[in-house]
Amino acid sequence: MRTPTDLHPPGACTDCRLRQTAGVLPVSKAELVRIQDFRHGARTVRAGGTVIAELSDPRHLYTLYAGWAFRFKTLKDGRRQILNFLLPGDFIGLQAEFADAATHGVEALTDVHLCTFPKAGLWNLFHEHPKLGYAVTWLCASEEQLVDENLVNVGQRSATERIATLLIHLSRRAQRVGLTDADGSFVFPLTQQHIADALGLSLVHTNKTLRKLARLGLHELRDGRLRIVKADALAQLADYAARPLRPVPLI
Amino acid sequence: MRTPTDLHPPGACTDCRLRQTAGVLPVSKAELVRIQDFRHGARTVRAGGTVIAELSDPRHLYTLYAGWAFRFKTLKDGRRQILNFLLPGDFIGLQAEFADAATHGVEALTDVHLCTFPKAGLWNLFHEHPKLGYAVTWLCASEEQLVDENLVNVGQRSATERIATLLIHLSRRAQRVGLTDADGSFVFPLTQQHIADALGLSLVHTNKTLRKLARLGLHELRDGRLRIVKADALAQLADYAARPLRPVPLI
DNA sequence: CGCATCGTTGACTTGGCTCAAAAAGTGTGG
DNA sequence: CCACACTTTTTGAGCCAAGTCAACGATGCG
Repeated sequence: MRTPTDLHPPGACTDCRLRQTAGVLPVSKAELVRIQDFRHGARTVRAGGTVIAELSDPRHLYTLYAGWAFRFKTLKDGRRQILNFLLPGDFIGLQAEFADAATHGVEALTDVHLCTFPKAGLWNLFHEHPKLGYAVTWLCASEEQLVDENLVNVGQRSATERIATLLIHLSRRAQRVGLTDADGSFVFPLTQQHIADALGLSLVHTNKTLRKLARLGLHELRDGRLRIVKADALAQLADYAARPLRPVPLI
Repeated sequence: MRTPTDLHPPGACTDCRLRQTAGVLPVSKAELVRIQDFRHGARTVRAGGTVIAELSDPRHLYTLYAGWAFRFKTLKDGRRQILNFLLPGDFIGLQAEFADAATHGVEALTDVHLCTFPKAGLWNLFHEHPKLGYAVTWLCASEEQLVDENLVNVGQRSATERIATLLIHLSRRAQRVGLTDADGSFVFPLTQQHIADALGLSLVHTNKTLRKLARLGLHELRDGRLRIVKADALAQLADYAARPLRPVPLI
């Protein structure tokens, strides 16, 4: 059991828990100071709460420090598409920086702790520490890759394949940021409605497909935790190419 | 009729035809020199040819100077998803810069003329001219927005809505870079197979849906040119929010 | 206990897919 | 100019994966 203090960003970036995980690129002392300087404060959003409202003009950028969230777009008639899920270390709010208003919303799946950065400071960051600007671009390109993958998933794969892909993918991302237990299980905060909205499926069909996979013993979803039981079978089902995850920069 | 020389990038970036169009942000003289310096040469790819092969490790970045192209991903069994279409001014190859290998391919729809930049020079660009690095990030974020929109389209909308959205969207993008005639028509190089692959529809259903829209008099597609006839009706069909297109940077 | 959210299941319908084949371009070489 | 091969567009017929509608359990909270 984690103590609550684990989840709040520390005052000093040098104490950042995320930076101690394996998948994060090391930064120089000077860069770390600059990041700390760019940082504005912290913010907490309750599960289900709004991090960035659709169509708003947010004043902040964020790094997700702890918890899960997702980016989404809503149509006039209420249909909602989840674009991608956000895990600790992900940078939030870049698109909005380059558009008049947020073209998508961001919502917390669990209680979420964020480091906040003033939007106006981004250009300065690029100016004074181009390397960190480069890192921001990197993060942006990575996020685009997530969306690319989700698009292939939704556009080309069957319901079964889509769900298999999503489960594997989230499991790998969770593992990367150290959210998984020894047995490979991890807290899985999505409802079936979230899965449906991310994959372009109806709620009912999502449920039936999930049950089918569970009956086949490919995964277990109990007490809000997911455990991938037969990773290889799932991967085969999904035509999932397990590319090694590269270390990423962290702002 | 354009003369062929129009289509080839000029030797000097100061003569760049694209930079004279309305939708492009102005740059300082120094920046233009820096861009020229970053530029490595030019390249032409025939219609149907490969700009970047899937899984390859491309050595170049590109700006699309003239012609149409698209980004795509292919599954093992041959299913293909078109991620987004590329029009003049679009920057190509960023994702590959931050991954081991190109996670997607880029193919020319028409004959295509590209400005080439050495991949290795990108970091220098950020370093020496942070403003241009900022512009690159901007372009990256814009492309992500394109993919976001396509994902909403594919995930949530019906076939009719998807096609209506695509037609309007491409028409607006074409207009922005000055590809449309006085009557609003423009060269439309996509086959129905391309549309199908972009929207996650079968070829047959794509054809039937297109015919339906044409019979309703919403658009005309003849001699390889598209003309949107009833833009408002199409937009309503698609729940298309016509956000004004902002000026973009050009590298 | 009552209300709300989430998961589960069955019955029925349908939008979009597959198969098949013809018609209409497009380009090439003789 | 025609013959031929190839690609692209069209159309019809039948089917199925996934959607809709409806209902019921389970769980949790004030």
